[in-house]
Amino acid sequence: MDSKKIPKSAVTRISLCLREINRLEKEGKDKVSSTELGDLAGLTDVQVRKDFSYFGQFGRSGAGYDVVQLKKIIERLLGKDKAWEIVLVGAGNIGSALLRYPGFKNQGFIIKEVFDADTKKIDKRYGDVTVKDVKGLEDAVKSSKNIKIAIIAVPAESAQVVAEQLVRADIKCILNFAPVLLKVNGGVMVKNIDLSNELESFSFFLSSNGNED
Amino acid sequence: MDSKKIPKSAVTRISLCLREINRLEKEGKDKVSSTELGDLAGLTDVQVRKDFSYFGQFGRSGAGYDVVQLKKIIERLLGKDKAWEIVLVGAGNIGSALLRYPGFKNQGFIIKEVFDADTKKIDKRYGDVTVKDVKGLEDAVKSSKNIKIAIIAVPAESAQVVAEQLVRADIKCILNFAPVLLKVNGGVMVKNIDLSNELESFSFFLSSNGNED
DNA sequence: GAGTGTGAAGTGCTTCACAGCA
DNA sequence: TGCTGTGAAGCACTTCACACTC
Repeated sequence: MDSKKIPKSAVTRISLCLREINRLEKEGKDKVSSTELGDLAGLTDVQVRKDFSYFGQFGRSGAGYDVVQLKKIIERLLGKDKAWEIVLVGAGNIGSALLRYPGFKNQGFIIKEVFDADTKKIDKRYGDVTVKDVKGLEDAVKSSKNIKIAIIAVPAESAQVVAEQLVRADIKCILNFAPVLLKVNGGVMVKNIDLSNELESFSFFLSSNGNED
Repeated sequence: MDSKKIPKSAVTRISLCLREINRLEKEGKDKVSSTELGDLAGLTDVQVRKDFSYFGQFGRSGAGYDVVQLKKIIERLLGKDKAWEIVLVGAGNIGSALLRYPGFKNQGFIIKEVFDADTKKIDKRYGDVTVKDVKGLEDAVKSSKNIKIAIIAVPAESAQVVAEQLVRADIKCILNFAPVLLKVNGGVMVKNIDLSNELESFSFFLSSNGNED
């Protein structure tokens, strides 16, 4: 209810831990220490323990963590004890790749509705879903009370308009692939995936640190 | 040569600024202040000035920044005064979306080589490039001296092996789409794009802050 | 002994406040 | 006056050091 002083990055790290815990569970491992889990997730042992400590005490001194139990705790923590429905806007290059990507459904994220403006894409089927005309976006999302997460995979020019429709339809989280700053009100969480931006970090790194040890 | 105390995030922010400067240039604007640029890029005026200040003094007191000049400075800074060649490993969902995405080439990032293990994908053409058998990956990248950046878009199980081949072939930067921790030596820069991870931040946010003002 | 949980110290990034320049 | 550039202060996150538990 009341979140004291939790670094934003703690959630990302815990999410990485969950990924590794799932692997451990599949391998049939039943106990894990913070050091082991950290090695798997690319974190230090202290980071693992500290991040967990923001949410409670999950371990047993001297013995580490119970894999199955830890998995359940973290899943509940991250809200993964239920499935989440997603609306995808844009069924172009990236959008259709996301539709075909099985990882989402496996992780409990279900693309429930897809919209596009291009008549050539409308009515196309991807598994269980059919691409609809973006004109119906706002109404469809409004009436489907469960959808709180949206993915924007439209060209930069259309992204802001789409974002505004989504916000009006009560979307609370937007994963944005368009290379543009979305202006939305404070209650909405936006995460940007900007590949050119990532690559520019590389070109900077390569240009400046050309010869570092 | 010697980089003092530059926050890692400064490069990302400057990259965002460049995106907006390009827009301003297209619109024919010739001057811009840190406040304006910040508004466009989603930053504060101080952030903009501070980030620039790590690299020099680009502005004119009282008058702001010259758009064309600033663009050139930042492009050189980020190493965008030349084109960068990229090797893509994996021509599946995500890989083929990246191949069709025009944004990279526009930004000076050119996918020069593509590899896959699937015989059904090998020999497929995407624009100028043809998918090759991943067996030839290491040799091809080694002999092509210009490629320092790689994108991994293969299943999680294969990603580590591919990464090791890339590192042996002298790749210095890896953009990794596989949901797995790549273990590479310190000189190699890895950036991970993990969509499930991003979505889990959303589900956490929605589960905990369900009712916040 | 092995490993957790955490206050306290340390570090690095951000923001403030203002000097300086056109 | 309008805006840049930056040392200094403030803040948030990370790491350390160790008390504590099984």
